[in-house]
Amino acid sequence: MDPRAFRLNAAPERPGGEYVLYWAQANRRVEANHALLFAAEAANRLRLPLVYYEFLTCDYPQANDRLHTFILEGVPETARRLRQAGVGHVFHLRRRISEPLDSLHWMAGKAALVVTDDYPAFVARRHNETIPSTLDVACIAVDSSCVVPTRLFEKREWAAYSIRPKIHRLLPQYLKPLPALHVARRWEAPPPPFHTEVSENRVGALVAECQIDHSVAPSISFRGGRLAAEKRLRHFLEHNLRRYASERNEPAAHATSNLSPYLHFGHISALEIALAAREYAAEHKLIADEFLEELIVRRELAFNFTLHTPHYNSLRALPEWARQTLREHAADRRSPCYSREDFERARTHDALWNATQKELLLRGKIHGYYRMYWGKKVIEWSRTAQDALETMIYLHDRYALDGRDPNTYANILWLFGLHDRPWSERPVFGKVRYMSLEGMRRKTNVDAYIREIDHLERTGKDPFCT
DNA sequence: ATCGGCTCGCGCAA
DNA sequence: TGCGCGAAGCCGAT
Repeated sequence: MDPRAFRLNAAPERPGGEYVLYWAQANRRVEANHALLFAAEAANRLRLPLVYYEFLTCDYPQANDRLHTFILEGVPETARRLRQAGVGHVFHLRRRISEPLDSLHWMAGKAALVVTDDYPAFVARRHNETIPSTLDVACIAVDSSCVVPTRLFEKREWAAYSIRPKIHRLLPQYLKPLPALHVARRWEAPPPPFHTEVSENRVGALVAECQIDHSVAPSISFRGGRLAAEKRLRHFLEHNLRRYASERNEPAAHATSNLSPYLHFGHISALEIALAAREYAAEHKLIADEFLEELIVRRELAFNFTLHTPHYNSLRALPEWARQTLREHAADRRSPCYSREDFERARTHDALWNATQKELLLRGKIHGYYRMYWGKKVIEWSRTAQDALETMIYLHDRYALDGRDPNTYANILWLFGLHDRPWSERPVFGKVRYMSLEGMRRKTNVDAYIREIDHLERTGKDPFCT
């Protein structure tokens, strides 16, 4: 059995099914998609056409214009590439909460087999835990997110050092290009009545029709979709890979890939990025090790963490030393102490912190290095650790294009000690690692970053993050 | 500017 | 059983 494939129910394949269904949840792309390829292989074996089905509902937590726009921007290119490959494309935009139609059961009712994404967080995790038992057809989840199939690691890893050698041992086997998508039988039937055709110039109008929170504007910096992802990757390889190791922790230098939004929605895969980085590095005599470490080892440590942790978004998921030290400092005085609204509106005494929060509000992500500072300060200035956690998850759910991801939860809990070690004791944090404004000033150009974010705020344009 | 201590527990060698 | 060392640091001594 394919180590990426995981059976979600005990129902058999449906004899007389009209197609094999791929339900895209977390990996909304045609290229380098293990789950789609798995479904295509099954379709060819059963001599059936293949249908790629995706939906966008309006009732997931914090559904808003920013997230909807990014997802919808990806749909037209997906549709084009599927049409070219002879694969059916069905997109259901559920505009109103009251809309009763259950398009998934409608689609699954005619399918010989349902294949979906194995994804350990947010709504996809809940879907995969609850929906397959309500289907009367075999349902299989396939991991297309990780380079090394995440279920090969059967227990929760302690830290990066414990999973790193295991991943490196398996990379020769898995860091390889995938075959092209090929279906023997083309999909010819008309789309079902609930299908919505999306064109680039209709995205805004469709978003406006949805019963979602219209108060969070789309990102001023990131446009969704495959073409935007490919452009970002190209730009990263040509301009940033060579300086990634030395400048990745200097936010004003813009040496990072900015691919996390596309990775989160699956518009591009870690496998494709890793292969492209390795190839570019070989051609140009560069070292891509530091980038691949973050892209593969740390990202897949986060997947390992969420997969093996029932409460992956809770302080209960922390190692015992961290839980205990936070308990011991629960009554420490917080000064200053801010509310969720203070944080959300970037109203603190700290100009760097406010700039990081404004970056989240405007761009929809925070530079990885400053995101640590952002989070450490939310802990320092919140009434309790639990409040801090809830504030950070809320802000990521609502504003971050790379939120709701295994990386998000692992990164947020890292701020409380996950995958880290104890350090010398101090107020509020106990033995959890502390970060200071002085440290940021010492190591990064804080003023250049503040000026940059100020420019974004004044102009609503982002000439820096290209 | 640079260095060591802080402090826990996993993973592995012995 | 003992030892080395870890996802991004801080602080005080030199």
